[in-house]
Amino acid sequence: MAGVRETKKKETRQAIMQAAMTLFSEKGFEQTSIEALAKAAGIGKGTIYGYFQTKSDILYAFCEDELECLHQELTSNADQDIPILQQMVSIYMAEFNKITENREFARLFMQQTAFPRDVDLDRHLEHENNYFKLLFPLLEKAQGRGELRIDIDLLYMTGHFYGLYLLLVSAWFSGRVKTEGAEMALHTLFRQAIEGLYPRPEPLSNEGNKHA
Amino acid sequence: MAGVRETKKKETRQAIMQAAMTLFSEKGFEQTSIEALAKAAGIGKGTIYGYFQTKSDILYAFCEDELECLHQELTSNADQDIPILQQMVSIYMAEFNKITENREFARLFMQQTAFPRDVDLDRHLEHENNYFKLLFPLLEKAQGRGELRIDIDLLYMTGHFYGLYLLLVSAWFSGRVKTEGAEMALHTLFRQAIEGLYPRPEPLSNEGNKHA
DNA sequence: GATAAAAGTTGACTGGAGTCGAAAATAATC
DNA sequence: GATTATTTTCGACTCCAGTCAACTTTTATC
Repeated sequence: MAGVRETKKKETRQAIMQAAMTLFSEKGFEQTSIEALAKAAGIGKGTIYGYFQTKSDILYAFCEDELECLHQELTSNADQDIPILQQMVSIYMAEFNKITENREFARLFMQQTAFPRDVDLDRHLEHENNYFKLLFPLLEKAQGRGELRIDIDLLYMTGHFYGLYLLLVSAWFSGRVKTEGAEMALHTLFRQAIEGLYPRPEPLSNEGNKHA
Repeated sequence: MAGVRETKKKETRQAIMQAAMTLFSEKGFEQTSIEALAKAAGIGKGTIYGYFQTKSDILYAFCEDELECLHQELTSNADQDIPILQQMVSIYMAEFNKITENREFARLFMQQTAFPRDVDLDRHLEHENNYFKLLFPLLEKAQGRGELRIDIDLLYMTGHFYGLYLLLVSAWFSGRVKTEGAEMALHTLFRQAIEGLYPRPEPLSNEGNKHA
């Protein structure tokens, strides 16, 4: 009966995550102790550390899962032929809306994502690569349509958009951007990125540059 | 003899910072306990909490001081008439080089700066405003010279550059950008921002766009 | 300069994150 | 199915950030 362990491991991991989300949401991350968490999951305190390295890791794993889900949806539903500006705004707004559902979660997740600990680098890079797999095809198609320059490395291209997304989230935390204003702000930033900060001799075609 | 207190307060604060920097650098932030820190500073443990709210705060205050210094220098030394691209690269590279001197410090500082706790918002906003006071005049001058669009809010303009700076630091943590390659990467990103991601009918004047 | 009020200092104490070695559960080997 | 090896679980334990009520020093008032 080989495999009892594997089954149990998955069950236990799930139980921890489940209990964590319930308690974290109810009482907050800081206010939930690992001991309480263990009790709620029906296991011993030490066991948790066989599944997660730190308390934050539990939250981080949860957020990662949620975003993974979101990306699946986005990939399948996306219309790859609308203007790239709209596509990018949609993708990052989906992420923004998901992430900002809970301020405390968002903070820990973003801190960890943008400036990861060295121990988490491998996991982090894998996560980033999933991102690229989602974005690269869209950007390439847009390049093919003549919407984006072809002399820019796709890594720099995605980086450019991601950097502006980081800014948006940062501005949300500092209160400069409210949830209601986020989409407009992001749209403005992305349009700026595409049009450039340098004055153009002639205005761009407006295709895809109008905010919905 | 009014003022004994104020003098002492400054001395004590300085003593804490001094001891902190020595110990944090020697043994690392995590490996230095508040108790050891207090001992080194020649005061009681509880006293530290009269000066700083948390352990991280001590480090953060130190970093902020250093950067404040750096900005003073930059402001006085800067040549406001060279191309804006070069100015921006200089300013942010100065910050980058300072910040990345110590990886552990950098991580805590950036996490706190980009995604601050709510308790620290006031201090954070003040810090940001100092930034604006440094950057706005430079950008305005550049607008005057016709190097930047005048139809973009300066807040969005600085935000744009700052977002790309965040990206650079994030990429440095993930190992995608090495210290040696940072300046080139930032230069590329900023040039992209200025030129735009959309293909131009005609190439821009090269003024200020060549990497040194 | 005696007294009262305010500000600052202190270390014993609390609560919780993370460790560790012993014990239990599972798998492998005969 | 008995025995050995390996993996997993466990909670008592350690360590430390942060609190707090008693205490000390400074300032204000007369």
